[in-house]
Amino acid sequence: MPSTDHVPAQALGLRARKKLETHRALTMAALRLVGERGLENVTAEDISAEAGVSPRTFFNYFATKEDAVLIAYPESEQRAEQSARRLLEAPPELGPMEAVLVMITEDVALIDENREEWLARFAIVDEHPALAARIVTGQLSGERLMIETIARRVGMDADADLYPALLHGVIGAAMKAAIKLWAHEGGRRPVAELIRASFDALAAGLPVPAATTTRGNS
Amino acid sequence: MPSTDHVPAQALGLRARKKLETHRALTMAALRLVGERGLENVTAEDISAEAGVSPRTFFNYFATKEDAVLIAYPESEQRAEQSARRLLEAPPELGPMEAVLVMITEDVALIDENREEWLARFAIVDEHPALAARIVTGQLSGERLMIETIARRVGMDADADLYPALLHGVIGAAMKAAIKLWAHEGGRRPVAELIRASFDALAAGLPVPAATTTRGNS
DNA sequence: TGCAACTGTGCAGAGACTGCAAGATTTTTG
DNA sequence: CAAAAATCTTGCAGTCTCTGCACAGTTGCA
Repeated sequence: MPSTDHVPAQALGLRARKKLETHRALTMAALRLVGERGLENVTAEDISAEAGVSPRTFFNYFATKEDAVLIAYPESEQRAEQSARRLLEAPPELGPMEAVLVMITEDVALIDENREEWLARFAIVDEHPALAARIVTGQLSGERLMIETIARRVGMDADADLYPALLHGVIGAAMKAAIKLWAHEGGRRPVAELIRASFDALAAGLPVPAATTTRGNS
Repeated sequence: MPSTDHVPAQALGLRARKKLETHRALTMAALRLVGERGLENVTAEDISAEAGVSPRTFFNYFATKEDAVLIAYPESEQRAEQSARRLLEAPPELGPMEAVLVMITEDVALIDENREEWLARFAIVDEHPALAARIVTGQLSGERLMIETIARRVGMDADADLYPALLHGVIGAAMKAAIKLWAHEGGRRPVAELIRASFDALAAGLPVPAATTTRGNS
């Protein structure tokens, strides 16, 4: 979202700017070191040193070592609320899936804009499946909030109805599969295109083989 | 699956039987303690003490503290391979989703058979979303292997085609949503029924609101 | 300028998890 | 059946993640 990239640096004030810089330095350091040595051969201390801050500061920015790799932008909590709001405000005539598509388009564009960074990130995620769950579905994106928002949009109960949780999970799966393919292709096609392909497959009821493939096939 | 519950205890030998007992003692201890105090207020040492083994032994059985709550049965690795085999051996005329349904039916039955235990487990998972991902989708079920198996069954490439990873993720989401509802209902309906409802919704292309709800509605 | 609000850092400490080697048990073998 | 092989349990030492706390340095603002 805009708050980091689109806002002119000067509008932020020195303090906020420094914070962004430190966050960035840490994620970049994490990305590089982990990319080279693997997650288990890099300590939080290594990353801190590489970024030029104390280990204690590292944990002021990230709750876990993994987060340094996964969280590309700060303010992830507010981000979840913004997303929820955007989902509710999407044109009422849109079905839930279309509304979600609208909601995520903005965020997904950032991936294409920083291709190298995200390719590095997903390369790491690919080698550590434990991270994959966390990045799309996990609490990073505010699972609970998102399910409730979906429920409200379609007028259902987040707990007593199957649909809201099902849709939320399915959307996460679609994004995960799309992004995995995006990375496998080296980021040649825009992410949004692949996500749309996933959503189309979903809307069509997951038709069997060749019809879904976005190219000819093997 | 059969290997633990269905095999007469005497056919296992003393050593194997003791191992099963210890595993069971640990998971039950973990389930109870964590259920009472919450995951963060229970240490691996607590669980070990409760189960009557040394802390070191705890980590001989589980790689992480969380696994003690999540892994209901041992041999999880072989289990993944068995599932893969079952998926390939399912009647060829079945579509992928039906084949998966057949594959998981057997495992899912165990949930209904041990309702209380699984309700306790899911109650914990519900409070710790980080666990949710791991239990269905994560490496616990051999993500990579499963995607490749799906790919083989439909004659596609696990990496270059969208479908296999998409189907795998979507199935995981369907199971997760179904089980969440199952737990919310206190296990009144058989899990298989709810999973079937999820799969039906998927096959129908995630039709919007009221049609999916498995009851009337709110 | 001077105070209030942050941010960075060191320190101490709890807890997760691992490798190693000794001791106890079970299974296998001859 | 007894000795050897295979396994399992455990204690120990040690690394690493992550947290609370207190203090020092900066930045924002009146």
